[in-house]
Amino acid sequence: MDYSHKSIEQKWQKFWAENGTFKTAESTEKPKYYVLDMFPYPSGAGLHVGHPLGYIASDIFSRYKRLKGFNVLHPMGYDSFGLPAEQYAIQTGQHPAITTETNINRYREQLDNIGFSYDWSREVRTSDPSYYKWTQWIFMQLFNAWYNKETDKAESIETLITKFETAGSQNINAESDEDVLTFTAEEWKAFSEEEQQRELLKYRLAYLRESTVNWCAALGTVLANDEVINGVSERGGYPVEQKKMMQWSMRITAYADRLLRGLDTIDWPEPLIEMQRNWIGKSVGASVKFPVPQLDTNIEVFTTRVDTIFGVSFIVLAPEHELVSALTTDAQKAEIEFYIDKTSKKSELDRMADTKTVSGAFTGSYAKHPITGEDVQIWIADYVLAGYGTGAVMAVPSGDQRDYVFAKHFNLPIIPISDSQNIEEEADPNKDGKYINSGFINGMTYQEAVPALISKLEGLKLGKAKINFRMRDAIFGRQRYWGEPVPVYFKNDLPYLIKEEELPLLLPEVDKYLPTETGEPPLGRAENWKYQDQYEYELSTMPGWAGSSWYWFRYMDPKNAESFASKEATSYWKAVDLYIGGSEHATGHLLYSRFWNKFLKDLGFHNEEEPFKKLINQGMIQGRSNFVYRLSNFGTINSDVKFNNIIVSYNYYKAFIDYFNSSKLDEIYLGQDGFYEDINQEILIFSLDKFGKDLANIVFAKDSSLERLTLRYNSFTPLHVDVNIVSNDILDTEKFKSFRPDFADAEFVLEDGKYICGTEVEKMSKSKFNVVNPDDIIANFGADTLRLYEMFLGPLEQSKPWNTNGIEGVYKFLRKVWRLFHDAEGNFNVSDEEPTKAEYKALHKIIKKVEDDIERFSFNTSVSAFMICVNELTDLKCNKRKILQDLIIVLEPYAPHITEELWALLGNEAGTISYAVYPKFNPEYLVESEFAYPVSVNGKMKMNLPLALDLDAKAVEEIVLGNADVQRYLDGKAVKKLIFVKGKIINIVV
RNA sequence: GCCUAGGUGGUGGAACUGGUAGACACGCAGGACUUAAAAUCCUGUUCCUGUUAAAGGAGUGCGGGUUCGAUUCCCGCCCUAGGUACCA
Repeated sequence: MDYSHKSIEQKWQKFWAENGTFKTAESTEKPKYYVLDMFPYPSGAGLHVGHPLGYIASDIFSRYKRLKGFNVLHPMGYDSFGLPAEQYAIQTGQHPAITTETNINRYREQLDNIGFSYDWSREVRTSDPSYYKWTQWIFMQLFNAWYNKETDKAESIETLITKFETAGSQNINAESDEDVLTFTAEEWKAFSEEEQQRELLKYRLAYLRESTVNWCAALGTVLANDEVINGVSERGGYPVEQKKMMQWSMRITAYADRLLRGLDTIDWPEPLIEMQRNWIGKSVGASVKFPVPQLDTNIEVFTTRVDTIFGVSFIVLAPEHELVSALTTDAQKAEIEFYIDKTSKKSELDRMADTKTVSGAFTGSYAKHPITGEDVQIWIADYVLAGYGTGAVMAVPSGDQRDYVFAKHFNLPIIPISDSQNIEEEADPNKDGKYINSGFINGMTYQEAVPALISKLEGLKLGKAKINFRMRDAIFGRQRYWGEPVPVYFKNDLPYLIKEEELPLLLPEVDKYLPTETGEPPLGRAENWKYQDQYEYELSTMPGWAGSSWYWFRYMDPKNAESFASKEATSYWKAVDLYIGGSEHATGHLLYSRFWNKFLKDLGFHNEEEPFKKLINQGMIQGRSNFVYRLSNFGTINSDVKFNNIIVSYNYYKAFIDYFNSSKLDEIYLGQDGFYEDINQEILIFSLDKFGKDLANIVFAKDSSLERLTLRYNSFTPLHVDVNIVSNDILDTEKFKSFRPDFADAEFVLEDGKYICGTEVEKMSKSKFNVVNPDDIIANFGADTLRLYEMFLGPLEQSKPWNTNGIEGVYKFLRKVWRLFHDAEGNFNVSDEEPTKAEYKALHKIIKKVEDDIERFSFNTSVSAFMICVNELTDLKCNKRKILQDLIIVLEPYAPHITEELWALLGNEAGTISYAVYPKFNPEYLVESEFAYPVSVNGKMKMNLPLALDLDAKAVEEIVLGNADVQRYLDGKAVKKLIFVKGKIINIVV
């Protein structure tokens, strides 16, 4: 019987599903291992070959870990709230739940075809009420919590209330809004309920506040900073404007430092850690106050270089700074207003792009230097950002390049502050020298000056050490329908949680999925949707990242109705051991998930500080488009002749283009014999000879009265051609005619009888006809081939274009595996004889290799090693059970269907190969007496020495000299030096 | 600009801590089997010089360096991809 991937794969996929082969339970006998994929948003387009790349890798890893005796949790689900289903609903009126359900079913079918070992009994869907009940519940916990900096963790809001009741607001060290009140215990108790709630809201981790948001009118919603790319929405590319709105926010900044420190404890790709680090953006420095006596206030600045304070020659405020108008003198008023007006008209994009022009305006006012008391000019300029630090900086032109440029431009003083500075051309921020012109720190080093200054400023009550973060609190509301409702109602404009037993707060039905006439979110359309028929519910829904910020917990205990996951489940499965997904989630999902994980830990629901111990980013699979080149834009003498359906092979096209590029001609002419440079058909172009003749044959056969054709650089138009009718870049011309019926009578100018297509790497998209569907590959070659080939394509973490060219090689390999178990007639034929040494060697090489490769996620090299191994066994005509059985266990993670079939043919119980024991590597089989390795002599010549010399360095000298081969080679020369590496002779110096 | 990763045949890529560069696969060329096709198998395939061959030379983006020996380590530069953007 031949290898029939179709029947084998269907048979085993059915078997696994019916027998629950991959159902996982908590087990005390085996160590646990949790392998997680980033769950997909089920889009209408279905999966293309790029999607399963990471899933295949994680499946290989899961299956490998099972063979290694681990109890593996490997689940899958759907991040099923999201915009596309809602957009579709707006257009068609179909409920997003229906669209989502349809798409999920399609995804499931496609995933099943690939033979993943998911435990589908643990599937989760974020849009399922039994799931989002717990998303809402977590929101409630966040609302009911504050961050105590004293204990460095989140606590129940009750502990804060107790503190307020006993000692008022003093001694509270909390993460909060900036405008918190100061009050005593008595004052607190005297507050009205409303006042108390208003105050508590400033401390809650989920809180409401007026904030400037990225409002996208086209999408009718608010976007997070990371959903806005270059001023337009990430999804759809619509313009985004700044708008003030009451918004739910998450106090993720409370966790900034823990999020940063945690990065050192996890095994993630360096670029990703770096991205999170930059995103959090911690800078250590000082906050310094510059008194402004005339207004009886201070200007607070943040600096990372408090040591340069004596170099301050002016202060710069952001144009939006609140003190600007008060500081502006009458004389400067016109100038300042003009400047503010000018910068406010600049879009965010312009302000970003234009970093060269120096601009700013003097307010006319002065502040006092906190230490010297001297007058310091106050300026405004748009290089200072209102959103970072305090929106004001102390300018030190000698130490900061931007300040330097600004000072030069406006002719402000530049004060050198260090004896090692060179400020002739530009600012010099070095910290190496001793200070000059710096009052009491003159002569000190950087290390001495900083603490001295901090304590001085603290003594003056004009400054203190401070740490600043770039990260902002995350906005947690969308004016959308298809998301989790926020379990909140409003009484006197203040938010209150609904009762826990009333969860889930179900998404109500609406007549349309659009905002209401009054501009409320779609939920405003829900009729009679009121808490206890009295109070308005919150009308915004949660953002896309809500449901994905805790889903790995739900897989641990997916059916639990009492909690999001039981303590037993979380303490058994702990954290995710291996997480595979794309790097595009670096500052979104991966950051929010870490935040919620830490929060839930603080409340005691589990014990893991970090959710994902090891993370791998799989690369993107790009599309590889194919092109054909159609003759167009040409001239004829009699203009009624048309040749719009002649299509030339790629290399002709390329030669043609190259010719134009090198010859710099505007036109060339096609005559009966080929291409000519001149209109009189005298100078024949030999480099395009064959092409010209082939093309002429077709053209002049169509119209013999024609004298010549005039062709220009753009005379051939590239057309996208469906990659599915192209194989190894050779076009199936018959299929092309049905692909483009408008070219049914097309004629092809072939090279060597073939039509070769041009190629280009582009994004995979329908319009470029370069989408490759895994189902098609599976139909032709099978799931095992797809799995192996996706791995074979290159390193997992690298982005690469999809290219089906090499898939034959992998398919051939699987057939060779099949043939090892079958004789020439196709009958199953495995012998019980004892294998030879060579056979054991081939086997043990692959056992070791695959083990090493999988542990370091180098799946592509394993596939090559499998090919070598099977070629060796084929050459040895090996059909020994002892070899083949171990071989298929090692291969099982990569190609589970064929191995499962062969496993059963060997007489093992059906469906048990996944839980077989990974064969033990025995190094003895790899040792061979004839093994030799190269050495060089005087670093140049090369020769092979027998393994007999592969000994401990001390013993070698004698043996070398006594070795016949070496003696013959060295021909009596005296050996001066022997160089050893790892006990082997590498070089002999004579 | 800054941060990170990378640059190896016609192509995808291999070489794991410095030790025969180009494994494996695709493609290509030639051959075997076959009436033929498919399938399968065998041989060759980095480039240059050389009539085949023997042999020699060059060679991992470019220029230097360390080393007996560098795709691998160091310095400078060029290019590509991803991230980030006046962060005080």
